[in-house]
Amino acid sequence: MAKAARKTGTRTDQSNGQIQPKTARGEATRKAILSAAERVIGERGFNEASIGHITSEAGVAQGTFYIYFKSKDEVFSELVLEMGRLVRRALSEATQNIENRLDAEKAGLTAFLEFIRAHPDLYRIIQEALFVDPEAYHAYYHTFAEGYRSGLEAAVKAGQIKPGDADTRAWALMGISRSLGERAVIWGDKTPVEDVVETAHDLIVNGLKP
Amino acid sequence: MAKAARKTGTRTDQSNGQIQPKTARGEATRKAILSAAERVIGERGFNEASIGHITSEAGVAQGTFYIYFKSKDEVFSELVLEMGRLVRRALSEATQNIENRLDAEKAGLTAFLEFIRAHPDLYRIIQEALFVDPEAYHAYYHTFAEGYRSGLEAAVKAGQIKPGDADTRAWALMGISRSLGERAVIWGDKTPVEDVVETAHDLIVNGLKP
DNA sequence: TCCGAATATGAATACTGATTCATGTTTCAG
DNA sequence: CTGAAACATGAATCAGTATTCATATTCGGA
Repeated sequence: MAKAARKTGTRTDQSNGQIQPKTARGEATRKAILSAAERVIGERGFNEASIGHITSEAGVAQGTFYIYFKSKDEVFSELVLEMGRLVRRALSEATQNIENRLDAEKAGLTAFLEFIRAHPDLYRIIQEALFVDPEAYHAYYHTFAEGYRSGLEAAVKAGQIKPGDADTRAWALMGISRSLGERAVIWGDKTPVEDVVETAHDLIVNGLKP
Repeated sequence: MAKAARKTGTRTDQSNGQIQPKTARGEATRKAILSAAERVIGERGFNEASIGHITSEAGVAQGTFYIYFKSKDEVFSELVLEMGRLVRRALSEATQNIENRLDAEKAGLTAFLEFIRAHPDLYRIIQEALFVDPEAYHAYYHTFAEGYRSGLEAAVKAGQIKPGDADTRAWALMGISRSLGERAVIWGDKTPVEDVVETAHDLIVNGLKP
């Protein structure tokens, strides 16, 4: 892997490395390929998903793929990045003007579960990133963890939650969301989001103690 | 994938599909290959790990691999199964004669984190099973979830914890362990197991409420 | 209207790596 | 001892598939 083949015809690859279309037609084709890649890779997994599968799903020729992406790895990375952006946006919108941390926790969990049910492919893509693109995987989780951690620290200072190691708590709470998301998306659990959130939120707020 | 090639020379593949060595020498070779596979696949991931890598790590010729395993997929499955057995054993031993659920929770989390720090390769193998061997992945998590669920239900009946949806709680708690395990194994977090457990257990027992 | 840039095509290339196989070597029951 | 079963070898096969490339086609601005 990592052949770093240069060529790129005329289109300039930007500072970020992406190959930018110059026209609306190109833009549309690029989007079609990216979206096809999301579906195909999400379903079959990175290794079983061939460029041929992706381009035929997108309705373009095989070579067209390389007009917009430098390699198979690159589309994948881009999908991971996009997933991160989308989830973060969903979460921040959902918790925007909630002052109390415990309420924000609830709204965040709800938003996360709803998002993930709406984008099951993206969940698998993130998981696979641990193997295909470890850096992107790292960035994805650590970005969340960091935001979570600082939020928890602020809440402790504000007296909204009791003191405790914010980093460990952040990972524990992320784990709850992730696991409940997986139960729904991968295992097809049909428990209504509301009910799941109620149970989980009670656990997070009050613990199991009788 | 799934070529289902038959051949197997003389050795009979048992009902479970495994190819059993007939002599001590064979037994030793088989173990060497399995253990090499664990290291190599754990490090490089399933797709980057070639049969050549595995056999050379094991110190045998490439063809020898196929004396003991029908395919690359098969070693992988076996590793996942073995991982499941090992973790379950570690957990059940750790919680064996602890009557109180909340204490058992703590001992279980400790045992899990210690186990996983001792077998980092196995953690990655389970994760990758979602793509390489979904059935094994399913079995792994659902076996845990089921045990967890029934334990929680019993604890509710015994009045050791407050009532609540046991299945959702089971997945949430598994998520906590998994995430904290990942933080340690994948991200190299050095927080002592004891401290992690203390924070997490307090969260599980008492929640975040001030 | 016309031309160069952009976009599109799909066959050809190139390489990787799982699996097989023909051929030894070792073991052990009788 | 001895021959057949087990075990071991590593070179050859064989298929898949990422990437390239020579060749069209389309489009937007002058």
